[in-house]
Amino acid sequence: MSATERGSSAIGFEVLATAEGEGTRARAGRLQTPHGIVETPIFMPVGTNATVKALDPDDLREVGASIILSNTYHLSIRPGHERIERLGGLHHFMSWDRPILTDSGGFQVVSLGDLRRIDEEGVTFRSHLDGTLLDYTPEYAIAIQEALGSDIAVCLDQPVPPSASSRREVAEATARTHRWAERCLVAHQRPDQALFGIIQGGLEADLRRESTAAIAGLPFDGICIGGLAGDETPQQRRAVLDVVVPLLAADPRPRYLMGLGSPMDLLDAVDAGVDMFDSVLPARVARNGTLWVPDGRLNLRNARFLDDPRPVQEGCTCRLCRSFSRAYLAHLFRADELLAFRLATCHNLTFTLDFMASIRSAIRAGTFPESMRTLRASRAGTNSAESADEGRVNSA
RNA sequence: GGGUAGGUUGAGCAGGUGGUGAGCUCCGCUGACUGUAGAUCAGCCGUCUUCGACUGUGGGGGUUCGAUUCCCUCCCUGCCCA
Repeated sequence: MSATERGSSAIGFEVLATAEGEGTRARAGRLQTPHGIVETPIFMPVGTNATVKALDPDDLREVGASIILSNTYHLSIRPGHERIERLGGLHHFMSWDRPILTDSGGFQVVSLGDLRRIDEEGVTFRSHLDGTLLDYTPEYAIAIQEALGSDIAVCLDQPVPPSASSRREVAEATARTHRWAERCLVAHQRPDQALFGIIQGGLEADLRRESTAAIAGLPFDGICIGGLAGDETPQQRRAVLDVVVPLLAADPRPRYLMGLGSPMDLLDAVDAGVDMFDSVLPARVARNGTLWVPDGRLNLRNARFLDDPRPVQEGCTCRLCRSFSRAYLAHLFRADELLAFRLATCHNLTFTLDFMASIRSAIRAGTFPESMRTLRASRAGTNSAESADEGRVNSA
């Protein structure tokens, strides 16, 4: 099979509603996968090592996760994708029966920094665990993902940190990403698994256009927009999305913006027309003591919470807010108690997934840009909450 | 009572046998975190008018140009012997 022809798709995607409004391309849809239906726009919690850190599958269902992301690179070196395959595949291994998307290891090309070398054939990693040399190719990345049995596999790509790279470096990495994308398509065979291609191109509009055309021209099941989880400004991100998404306007496939997950990033990108997201941010930030609330965020390690009897977020239905006070969570963090990680992660993921749910209903109800104005003004998840919140306490 | 080892910034320590002790780890305070080498990392953590300055090695006294260091004395703590 060549890179330009493919059999029937493992997934289906339909757009159910499009926001009516000036300057918005927001849409709500439904993604059908071998392990169930995903309503979009959706946020995928990240479970790198076949676990969303600190949570079990029951917790995940409770916070409302309908699909999670797991990681090709990490699972291939530990415990090994062959082992997972022998043990019944990733879903069975981790006891998660809803959809899984596996990232290709492309991001580790960036995140592992000096532990890797890139050439046309692929990437040579030095294992972050024991230093072993690992030859990673597009074909191998696909083989791993097929062994894992995720619902959606992703091409191996070569992201480059936009702000730290020359135009030439970005252009080369992008062109290589396109060649690797074709190799992934040729290698991919599993009929019950979808394959997404990845657009790169840094912050350069013309490179992004070129990359969008190249990737959208191939028979992928979905289109990823990569390379934007770095240190660009929100304006730069929006500019890239406003270049890429209009070129996909007539394209029936889902659009997935890789690696962004702050509430404002999500809102902006949905507005720009993106359907799928993943990010480590809400979970990592939770483990480090920062809890997202509609007014902003609370750092539960701050001394002011030690005597605060209120829940983290009034009205939140998560495991944390249902039963525990800010004072209790603040205590758990100080005492280095493991429960802090679970409760905080449950809250931030509940917050994020509830946020996405409210975006979906706004789009479906035809009130999208307007009904989100409050949220936009509230700066959810940003650092402005402290003062507002504190003011209320003092005046009480 | 005798002997002995000690008393260093919230805690625990390092160092210092005459030439400016603010060094470490906890604790504490604050910030960061975006396709997870992250239950991590960074800054602050004696005082002040903070790119600097001042004070500080149990108390008091002595020797000295100069003492945390040497001498005397007192207080406190651990251990050993009576």
